[in-house]
Amino acid sequence: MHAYRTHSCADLTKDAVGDTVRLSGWVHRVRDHGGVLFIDLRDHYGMTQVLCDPDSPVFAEVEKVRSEWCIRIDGTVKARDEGLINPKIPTGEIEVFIRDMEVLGSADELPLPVFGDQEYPEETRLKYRFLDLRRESLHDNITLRSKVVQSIRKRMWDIDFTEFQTPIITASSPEGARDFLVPSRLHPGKFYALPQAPQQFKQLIMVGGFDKYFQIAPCFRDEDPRADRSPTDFYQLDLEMSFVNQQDVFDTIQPVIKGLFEEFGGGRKVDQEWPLISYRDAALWYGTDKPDLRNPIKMQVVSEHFRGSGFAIFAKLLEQDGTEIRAIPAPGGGSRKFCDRMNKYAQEQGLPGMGYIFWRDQGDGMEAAGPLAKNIGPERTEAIRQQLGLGVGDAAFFLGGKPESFEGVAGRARVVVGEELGLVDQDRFAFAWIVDFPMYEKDDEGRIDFSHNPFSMPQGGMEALSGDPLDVLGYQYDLACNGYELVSGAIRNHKLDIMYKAFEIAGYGADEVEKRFGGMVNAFKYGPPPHGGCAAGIDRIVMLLADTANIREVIMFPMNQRAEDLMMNAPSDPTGEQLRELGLRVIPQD
RNA sequence: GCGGUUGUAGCUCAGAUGGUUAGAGUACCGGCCUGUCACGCCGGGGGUCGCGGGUUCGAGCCCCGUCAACCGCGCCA
Repeated sequence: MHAYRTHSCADLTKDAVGDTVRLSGWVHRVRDHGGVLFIDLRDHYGMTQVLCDPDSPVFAEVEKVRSEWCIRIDGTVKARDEGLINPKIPTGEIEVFIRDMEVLGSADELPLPVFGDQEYPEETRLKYRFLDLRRESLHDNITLRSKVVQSIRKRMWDIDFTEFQTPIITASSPEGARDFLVPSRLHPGKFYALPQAPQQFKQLIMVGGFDKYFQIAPCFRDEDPRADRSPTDFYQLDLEMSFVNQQDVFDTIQPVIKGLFEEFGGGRKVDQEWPLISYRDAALWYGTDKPDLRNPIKMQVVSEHFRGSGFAIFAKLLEQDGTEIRAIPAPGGGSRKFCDRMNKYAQEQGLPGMGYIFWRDQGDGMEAAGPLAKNIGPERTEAIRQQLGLGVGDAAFFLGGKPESFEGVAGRARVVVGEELGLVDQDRFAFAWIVDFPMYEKDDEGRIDFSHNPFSMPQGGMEALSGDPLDVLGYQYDLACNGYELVSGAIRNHKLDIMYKAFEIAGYGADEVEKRFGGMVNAFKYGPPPHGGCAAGIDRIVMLLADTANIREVIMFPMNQRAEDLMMNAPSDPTGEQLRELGLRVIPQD
């Protein structure tokens, strides 16, 4: 007999009644009735009830086991009587009478119960991640992740992509984020960097004559985390193709993503139409470049209704260049209570407030209420109502200023309004390609800089770069799903002259380009093919499929909010010997 | 770096307005129990109320500071 098991804890059925079997697993739950004692024995596959009474030679030892001990038992499979069948588990028709038992690993009092689905503080969960991983929901999430990755590989192989691995210890490849640096022992004072993405490598793979590449690639970025953003490292489905335009990339990746969501989405609706929305429109309509299209609210410009109106704040504002008034329609939000709550929300987000109008039934007809309506008068109020297509029981919120100053808050307010009014279909995956990203933006000091990564081909090529940089759009695109950015990509700039010009506009000389991207620049001198691709966030895809808002729920061993690994105790102090070898000295902090 | 929320038993939480010995469930230890599947019943141990200072006759509760966790902003595809 095998040292540990003849069956898993999910294997046994009525067919095995009478057999002598050996099972190993964890003690999920003990029910000790004195004369008879039940244990739910659990492993990765399932659960089997094993039992013991004084007829068993090991009864005394079995009485001592506690939750989460790892044990091996030998026993006889018994059919359960009709009334004792447990329909909740697949092995519920049988049980195993224990004749021998071995403790493989005992357990201290648990800091984190495995049984049950109670919520626990993340600090505890992260420190005892190995226990948390035994719990059903996290165990299922991580298993789902494996299945998703398996399915991704199969789907990519099926459309003739080839998978390659690219270096982890490599050169700094500035893409905007902060690098993780790795000191070089052989070259004291010099540093490797962990790749923020295999960006340059995959472009070099195209120059290397491979056509369709993909990789489940780890990416490293030294930035602060968010609920949907892991600090330190995360995984992407990275892909690149030669001789393609933007639509070719969409046509390639869209069926893969759609297929994944249909396969693992648990029956939730998957939108078949994925609209293309320009970055500019997304900012106006949704206040973000990763809109949640399950929320039907679309913002609109309503400046003209306020220009020269009796609402002095907006009327004055509009006298300044580049200002706008935008409205967030809120169908069904027509109550003072709701409007006040949203106004308070805007104030908490750092705005002076959010004006509103709501329409209510006043017996003999509709009445527009709220301070704004009184200030601008009935004609303007009615014109606004008609533009927004609202009626009795609806409301609208108004924000004004330079769009970049309030767009973000407006977008968040749109989300809150949609959620509070129950306008968001929770059982749906809504996708949209966000396209036509601007190549450049002004930074805080008013200088022109790349707004995304600098490797994208500008629309219009060299010619476009001779006009106003802020008008230049790139063949750069994102895929948004339910308010998350799932995919990001571009048609790359493979023409050296355009690349030098693009960098020049952002203030980087040719020498700088050669210094920072020398490898790629050199490669582009030798017949680079036109190419493009994208990268899809694996963690975020699994997060959506697992229906969780926290990325740590789908990562096996995540960091905490301060980029610490509480289980492994990282980061930690190096030894003096390590520092000496690397030629490093640590400067004490304050 | 900034803002918000939270911090009480191993774990999850309750502790109106400041008031006597800080509670419950669960876990743990002991006892009883031969059909449970969140088994049940009886008993027990377990607390620097995150930490420091202050106000007060008296602080888990009020004030100031500080630390930590999470969420958000900045940052970041």
